Amino acid sequence: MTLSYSHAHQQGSGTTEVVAVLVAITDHIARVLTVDQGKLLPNGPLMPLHRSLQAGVRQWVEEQTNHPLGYLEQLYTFVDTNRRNVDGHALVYVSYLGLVQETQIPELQSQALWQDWYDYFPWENHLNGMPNIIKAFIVPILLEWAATADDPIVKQRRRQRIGLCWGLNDAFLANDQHDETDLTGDEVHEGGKWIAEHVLLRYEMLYEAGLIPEAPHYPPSYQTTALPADWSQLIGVPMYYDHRRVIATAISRLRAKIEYRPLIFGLMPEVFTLSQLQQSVEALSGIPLHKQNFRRLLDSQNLVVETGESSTAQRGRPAKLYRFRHDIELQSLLMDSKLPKRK
Amino acid sequence: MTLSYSHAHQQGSGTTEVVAVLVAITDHIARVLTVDQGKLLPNGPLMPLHRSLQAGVRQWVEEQTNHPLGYLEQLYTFVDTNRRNVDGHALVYVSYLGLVQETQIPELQSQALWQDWYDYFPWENHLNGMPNIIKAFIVPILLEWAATADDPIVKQRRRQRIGLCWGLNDAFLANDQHDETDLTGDEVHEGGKWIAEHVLLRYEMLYEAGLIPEAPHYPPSYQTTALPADWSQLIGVPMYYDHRRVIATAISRLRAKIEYRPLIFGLMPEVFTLSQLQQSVEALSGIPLHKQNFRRLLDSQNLVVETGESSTAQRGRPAKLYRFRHDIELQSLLMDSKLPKRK
DNA sequence: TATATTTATGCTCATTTTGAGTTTAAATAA
DNA sequence: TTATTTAAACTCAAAATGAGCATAAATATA
Repeated sequence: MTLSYSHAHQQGSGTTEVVAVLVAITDHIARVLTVDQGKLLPNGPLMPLHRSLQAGVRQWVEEQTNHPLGYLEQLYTFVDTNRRNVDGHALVYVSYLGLVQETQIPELQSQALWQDWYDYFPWENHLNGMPNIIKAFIVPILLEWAATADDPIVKQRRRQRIGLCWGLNDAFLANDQHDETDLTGDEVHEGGKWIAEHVLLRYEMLYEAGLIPEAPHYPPSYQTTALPADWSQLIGVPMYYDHRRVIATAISRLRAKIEYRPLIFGLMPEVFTLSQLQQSVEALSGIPLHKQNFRRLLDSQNLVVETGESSTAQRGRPAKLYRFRHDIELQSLLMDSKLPKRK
Repeated sequence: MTLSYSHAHQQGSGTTEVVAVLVAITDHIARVLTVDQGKLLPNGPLMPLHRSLQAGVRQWVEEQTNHPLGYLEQLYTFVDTNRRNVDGHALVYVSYLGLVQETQIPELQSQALWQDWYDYFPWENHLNGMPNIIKAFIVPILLEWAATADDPIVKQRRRQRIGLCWGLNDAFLANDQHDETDLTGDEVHEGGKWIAEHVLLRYEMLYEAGLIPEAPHYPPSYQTTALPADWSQLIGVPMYYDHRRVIATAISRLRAKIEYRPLIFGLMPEVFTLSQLQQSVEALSGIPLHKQNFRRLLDSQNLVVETGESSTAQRGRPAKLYRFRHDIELQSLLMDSKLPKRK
């Protein structure tokens, strides 16, 4: 039995589905498990035999990935009024975030695919500085969108939201010249600060402005200059229904929670170096971290212990190997335990 | 038309309900709106005419309270396999947290009642120090519960969980004498620290140990000494279904979020003194705050402005009146803005 | 009226946390 | 042998935090 897709199975009397965002890190890249050529998240109907929502998610997902899930947490519940059952009740779907260990990724069903999550959100990867698309296209177009508001208060608030969401200072917003040619790699973070966990706010702003293919107002008509021909490439891979929003919700939650809970546990192999650990956190947050401070925070929290071994590094000094302290798993779920700020 | 209760209306083809935890602060006491003599939260079925979950909540709640809701956020989605529709599908209920301004509380429907939320969670109010029930009964009984575990690792982890959940140091847990008579008001916080937002973890531990009347294993049989005769009084007012757990979820969310988002906005009247503001935050968090640091943090964030007026205080120096800056509502929703730590 | 009490508010100070370096060590590549 | 790369220890200034003292302006009471 293979995983059913909501668009493929007949709506019966049930009105509830579960949708899973499974995250794994391979080759230092954060990935989500998709089906249907990357256009859908794994999902399935909640059935009378399921004793809980978690049980429903685990059943559908384990059928799909052939191995048990570790960490699983509820994200958000959506209603899709476009999909209704025979009695006219709208479809309710409950989304979950699941973490999968890199080493435990088994053979997948043919239609399942691990996708780089930045394929869906190109503007969220700041590991090599702020992507050009933000200042070259996104913010200028959003400012035009803000200008279409009739109410001057709404207009001002939109401009403010843009600055806060996209980490820009007021000077940039006031300036009408948004030429990308004068941007060097170093000064792109000028002014305001990029807040990694605001993934969902940024996605919803793009959606509201009609810049996302899934949005009902896409493509927008308010810009003075036309969108580039390859806009649908630049703005990331679209998905069916609101599944891209579900991923945005998952990334937001993960980026926010990793700041104060060691969720990274669930994504690492048994043994790892501190650099690998840092790279995994960076893959999630999308911003580079300060190595020394990362380590200081780590050992102030006593989360890991040396194995005594060293890694056979490709180059450079060999790194000590570590593993998580399994005796404090429960404690770590309870205690606040922060990870360091950006570099 | 009055609000329907899930236990009162016939389950038809729908399987989705909404449940609301409405919070208001009156007389410096945090309260939740209940129906059915305080045994239920307001709730109602999601109907085909509802265009979203929020719309469903707003419709049911506004019908109930006769006035529009302000802030509303989704909490968590539960499944109740004991309640099923005609086709055997389990009931799914989506819970919401809503904030109501003190001054806007209108006449209520007869069956609706604002209840002090600590009536349901007596152990959560630490405004006058840690309640005696914790060290006198809760922790000793929980330690007996931990001892019933066969696996020594499980036993050790339970003891650890108890210490972390209830803010106790290891010494207390190791000590077998848990006599409440040697506790003075000042030294009750000894050792570990009480983490206000762990409301749900504490409730779930009590539930797991069978100490909550709603739990299937209540009353527990493992204790060496019998529960006091008035235990069901001491452990708080029970509710139907899992509605007490829903309130615990709401308090957890509110206490956690108020640390970095100015949600208190939604609970205050138009004009207030800084002491009133502090008392409101304390009512939510259940712990006293340091007045001077509370104010330092407030004005470092520029959340409020003086009105120019002063309050006619009962006694003492009159306090300046303030109001929230309405021009930064959106910013405040985006920006991290913390409130101060405990006294 | 004088004094104690209460509440509000401004200010200080030591400690901790944070952000951002520099320096030294141990391996490989050329 | 020398340059390059990665690891890891250490330093330092700035900011945030926790806790207290001092002063101001009202009311309650002797």
